[in-house]
Amino acid sequence: MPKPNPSKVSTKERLIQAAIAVMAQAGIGGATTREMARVAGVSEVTLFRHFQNKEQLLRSVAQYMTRQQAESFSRSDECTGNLRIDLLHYAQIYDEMLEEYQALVRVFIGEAERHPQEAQSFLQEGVIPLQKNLIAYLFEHQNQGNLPPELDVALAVDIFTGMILVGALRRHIPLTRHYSRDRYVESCIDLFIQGLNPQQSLGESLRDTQNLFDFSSSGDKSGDK
Amino acid sequence: MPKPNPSKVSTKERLIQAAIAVMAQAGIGGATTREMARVAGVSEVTLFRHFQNKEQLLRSVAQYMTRQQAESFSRSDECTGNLRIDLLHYAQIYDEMLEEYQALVRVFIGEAERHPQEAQSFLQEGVIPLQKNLIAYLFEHQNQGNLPPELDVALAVDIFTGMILVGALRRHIPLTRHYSRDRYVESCIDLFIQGLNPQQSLGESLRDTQNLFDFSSSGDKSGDK
DNA sequence: CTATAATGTAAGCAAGTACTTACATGCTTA
DNA sequence: TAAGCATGTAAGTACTTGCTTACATTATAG
Repeated sequence: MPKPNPSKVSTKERLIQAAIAVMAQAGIGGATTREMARVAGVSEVTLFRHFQNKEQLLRSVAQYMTRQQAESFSRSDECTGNLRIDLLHYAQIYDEMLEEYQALVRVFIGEAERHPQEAQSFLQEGVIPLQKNLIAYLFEHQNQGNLPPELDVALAVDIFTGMILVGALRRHIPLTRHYSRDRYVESCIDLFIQGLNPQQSLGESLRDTQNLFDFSSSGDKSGDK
Repeated sequence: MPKPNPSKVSTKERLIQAAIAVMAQAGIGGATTREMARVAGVSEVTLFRHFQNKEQLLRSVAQYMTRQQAESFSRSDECTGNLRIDLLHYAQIYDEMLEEYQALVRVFIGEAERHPQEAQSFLQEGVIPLQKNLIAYLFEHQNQGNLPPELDVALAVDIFTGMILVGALRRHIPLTRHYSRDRYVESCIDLFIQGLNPQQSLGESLRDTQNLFDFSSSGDKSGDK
């Protein structure tokens, strides 16, 4: 390697990290090449020597984040078999990640439609595999009889991850909230787990309108909706 | 009125509506005064005759949206007393509003921290009163014994509205989802209502960790967390 | 008819943007 | 030492942005 590397991190990587920092503060459109280069501690020309243009830098950022995210999740994939403990574990890791990248997550949500390329690749390679994991996990519990067989697991997972997501986003909106971060997450787990199990005495008032559950695949397929 | 008013809507209002449309597509930062004027069908100079600068136009937009939103909700505040029906009604109106303004909601989420003034005023005057309504409604049910007395209603409402919100946001991310909009909303209601009622046979595995519920105000206040 | 108010047109300015070109400097390897 | 590579500096181009100035047009009210 004939590259004079003053610090440990390569210039390219420092530029990507700087881009993340600047984008988180100024948004994708607001992040200027000048500022990103300044934060990285290099000249603007160097930025354009490493990346053909701003767009390509953004793509590299998305890839970088995707890699980071995948790593942090793969490092902690313990499963106890206890639904509540495992869900809580998952939710906490997910929440921590959202917390760390909250500014960027915001930006991606806000500008997803304007940058479909990057946003979609980030979603496709970053968050979807994680959701798939969770779906598989719940599916297994379902097979073992711990969850009702008619449960629409994919839908449930969407709702579940959504609860965690908004919680993390809301946390950075300056409004008086009287509950802690931990309590929110645990409340989601409680609500979720309990909401999944219809086999209790409430009965008739709910029974005929359970959309979380797919009764069409197990018997009655008449249109009661 | 010495104002020559060709169409019914005033130029000021047309400018605001145009600003909404353009911002939804290009974001706050990306919405240029030239484009907003063009969409409104007036010259750029006229825009600056009506609004001192771009920032003031944005503030007017936030106020406008807040008014619109409040109106649409006040027009339909029927309450049947049936928890499920009323929640569904609320969720559907909320979801429709999110659907209509989804691009702008996105933008506000994405750029909230960069435009704290507008975003916060929109939240403070727009969405919070609605949440307060829902909290009051659930509180009443709680007083009537339809909901457990230890339930933290405010937290529950945050989770509830969050579920609807992400559902609406997700809908515009191009991924294969196999459930309909209605089914998602109804599933949220089901999960929510069922998750709120802990009085079933499951018992011990959940009981000691119910964070949705505030046991400290009714007896045991030891720190089990 | 005339004054006034709302708008349009044309032109432009100062600042900032992404991105480029040309040339110089220093480090590392051979 | 010499070659090659990553970087820096300086300057600049072409374009966009928010916003302004000066002047002309139109329609309505009195």
